[in-house]
Amino acid sequence: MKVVKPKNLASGKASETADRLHSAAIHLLRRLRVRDRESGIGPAQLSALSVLVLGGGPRSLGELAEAEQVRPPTMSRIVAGLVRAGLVHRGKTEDGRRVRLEASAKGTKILQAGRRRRVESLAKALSSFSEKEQQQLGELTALLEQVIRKV
Amino acid sequence: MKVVKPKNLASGKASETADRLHSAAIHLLRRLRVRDRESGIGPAQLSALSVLVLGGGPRSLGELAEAEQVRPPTMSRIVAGLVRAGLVHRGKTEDGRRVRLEASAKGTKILQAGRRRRVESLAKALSSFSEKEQQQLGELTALLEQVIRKV
DNA sequence: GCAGATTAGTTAGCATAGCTAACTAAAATA
DNA sequence: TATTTTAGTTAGCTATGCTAACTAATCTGC
Repeated sequence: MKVVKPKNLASGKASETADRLHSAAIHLLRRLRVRDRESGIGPAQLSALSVLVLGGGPRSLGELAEAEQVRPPTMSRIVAGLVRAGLVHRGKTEDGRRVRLEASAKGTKILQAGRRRRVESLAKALSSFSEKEQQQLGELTALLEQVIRKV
Repeated sequence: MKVVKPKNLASGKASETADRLHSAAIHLLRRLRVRDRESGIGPAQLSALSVLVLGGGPRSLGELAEAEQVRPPTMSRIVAGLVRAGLVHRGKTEDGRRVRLEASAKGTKILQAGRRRRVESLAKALSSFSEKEQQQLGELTALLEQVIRKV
């Protein structure tokens, strides 16, 4: 997308980079989402499942909501869908109010298959670039990861 | 948390970068989304509006759907919301089937206000990086934009 | 030990946003 | 002119976001 340079903002350069990064992230995920549909599971469910599978074990609903930056009622419904589909098990904890959410074997399998598809698509797009450009993209990603931690 | 991820020898460097980019895009959007909510306009409407404001003038509905990677009925409803809110004007073209969609003054203003908020968040995160790193991020975003077009 | 406050999660109800199928209207074509 | 193609809308489904209001469990103060 072409970006018009602002004259009324304090930092034109940072502003432009922010907008372009934001837009790039939106469009990247929008394209990869096409592959996600093959899993037959919605994007929010997929993302929540990824926290349970890749995030290092079981969580409570509140922790999952926090990790996904959504409100508890939203996560409650997302989890309900995952449990209904047999992708997540719901267990009890010592604290009777909390639930223990854990990915099932089926959930883990589906998540990893979907992840593989997304990475395949993106890796294929990456592979048409030169060795140097891929190296630069790796650098960009590393920088981006650092930036994100500070947002 | 420092990421110390062993290289996946089976999938190679492109896959590793792909995986990290994918994850970075998810986490970036998750954080910026919070600020976007302050605009009182949904994410799809905001993104479509940005194409009209920053993308160099009026478009047809089909062009907008293409740019946003959604189906025409989806864009039809997104645009209906924008028109209802007075953020976009709907005009006629020589081709009676096509509509001419253009951001209104109000729409332009709202988009730029949201842009300012994102810049606040992201510029703050960027401020702890060196000039050189910031420069690098800006330049390499262009490369990312090229990659996305190939996904 | 029990009343009230706090905390975790759910339910209800609303809006946005994605899709396909089926429709209308205009333009292009045979 | 009749048919086909193209642009957009409408209808109806699902998923995902929110707040408000609820239930149930735990914690606190006395």
